[in-house]
Amino acid sequence: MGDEKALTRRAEDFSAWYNEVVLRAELADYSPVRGSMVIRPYGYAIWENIQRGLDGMFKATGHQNAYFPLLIPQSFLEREKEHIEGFAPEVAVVTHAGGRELEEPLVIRPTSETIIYAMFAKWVQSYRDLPLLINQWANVVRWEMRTRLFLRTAEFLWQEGHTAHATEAEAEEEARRMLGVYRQFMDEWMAMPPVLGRKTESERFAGAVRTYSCEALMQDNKALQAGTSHNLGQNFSRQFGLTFQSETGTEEYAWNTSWGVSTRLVGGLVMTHGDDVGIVVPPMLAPYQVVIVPIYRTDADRSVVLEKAHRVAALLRDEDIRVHVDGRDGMTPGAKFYEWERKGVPLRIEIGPKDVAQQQVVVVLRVAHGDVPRKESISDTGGLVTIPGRLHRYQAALFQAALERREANSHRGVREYSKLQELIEDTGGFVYAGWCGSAECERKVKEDTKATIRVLPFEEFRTPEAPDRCVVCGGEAVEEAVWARAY
RNA sequence: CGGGGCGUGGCGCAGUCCGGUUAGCGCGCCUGCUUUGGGAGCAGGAGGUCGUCAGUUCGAAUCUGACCGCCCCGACCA
Repeated sequence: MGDEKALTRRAEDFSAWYNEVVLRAELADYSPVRGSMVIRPYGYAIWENIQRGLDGMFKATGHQNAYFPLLIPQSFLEREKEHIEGFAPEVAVVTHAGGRELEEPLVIRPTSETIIYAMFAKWVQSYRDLPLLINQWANVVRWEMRTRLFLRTAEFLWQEGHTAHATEAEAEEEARRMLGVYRQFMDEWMAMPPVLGRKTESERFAGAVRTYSCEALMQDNKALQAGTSHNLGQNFSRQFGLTFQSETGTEEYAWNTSWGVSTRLVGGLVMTHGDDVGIVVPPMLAPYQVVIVPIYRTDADRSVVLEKAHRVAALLRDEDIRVHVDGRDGMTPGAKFYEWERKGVPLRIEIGPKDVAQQQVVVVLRVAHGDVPRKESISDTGGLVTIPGRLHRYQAALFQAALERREANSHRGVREYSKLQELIEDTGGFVYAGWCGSAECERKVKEDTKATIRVLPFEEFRTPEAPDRCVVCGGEAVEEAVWARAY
């Protein structure tokens, strides 16, 4: 790969394209440990921006960060029956430490419900202690059979929110609120508009009463579960003795929620916006929103061009734009253009002797949308102030393009099973159709097409005319379902 | 775990079928000069126990056996 200049095209082999793009944009690299990856500085910078955005939103909704241990007593995991059944196959266990066998094995957290609710039980006595709204940024380990950079790795980074409430209604409200926070983040920061809804029983989180999900549609028309939020009911509070004394003096079990997004979002970003040149990063998440490439021939040109480049950079920094001057010598401008395009930088500014003489700069967008020219010259005086607006419009255009792609690949009102099969096999995308609510019909579709019900969509995503028949068995439809193959 | 592919300088590969003595090529890297508005050119240079172990042979990157690892496709999952 290293030297081959052209990337595999998406249409040719999407999966090969994805791997090449991730490696060549220097987002991540394979590590010596099977199934785990190294997140490189450029990829980590994107993750840091994701963290920054979400963290602000969590705090604005009243949550606080804390940190719980990586190692959990095995017995904790085993207390909630469904939970251990769901996670047992993929849990890594520490059996030895300090040179001898441990009395009780410790599991490396695949998720932290058990240890967190055990601690909540110590901290909560009264209804006055509720709600307890905690988030943690952490790593977790799930020993998956098959791994893919960012999308599924043995160890990954995420955030997991865990809350305790006095009433069922409050917990339900919280679970839905945080799903909404995810949606807002995916729309506004990632320009990756998801479809929201509830998971079916078979796709529900192990130990939850209800699971809600944000499902995004990738460019290969496969769905990506981008964020989930769970109403845990009292399943964990009962197992860990998380009780409180109510206003009327009775002892009650608390109601819990948990919700999370992971470094998988970076993979979603790649597969939502990337093209045959490389990744495309929305300005809100871009490590560099603007990269300035100086162009010069002589030493005299070099000093005046670099001087201007740094002056422009300083000006943009005053506007809170993340800007980088690529002053590397011995690399031609063309090579720099390709590199930053591969890395998805939203806006490039070229400054050469001509631009110094004419008091202008050349601005080039990573991707042109609509009538906006990809490349234009703008003046030093009136032009540079337009850059924040240009980035803003670019962000909006990426969102619009992703939304249009999602809708163009959403097939509504599918009534015949053969049509559903044909759509899944041939074109992919989200297939909206009626469902009778039976696990058998769900399983049949999975066996026949590998597609699953991604969500039972919330009202705003539903087709105006509700389906009356189950697309599989023809029985009465109780809900509209969104089917797709998924990552 | 089933199927497929692959382990050779930092990266990508050729050489392996048909063993033969200095193991090649491209990219990258280092030095110098010329270059620089879409992946620069020339010259010189550094860098390799050919995945591991055992065997066959006068001789193994090449043949045999075992093992290890990685990637891709599937079943399971954020």
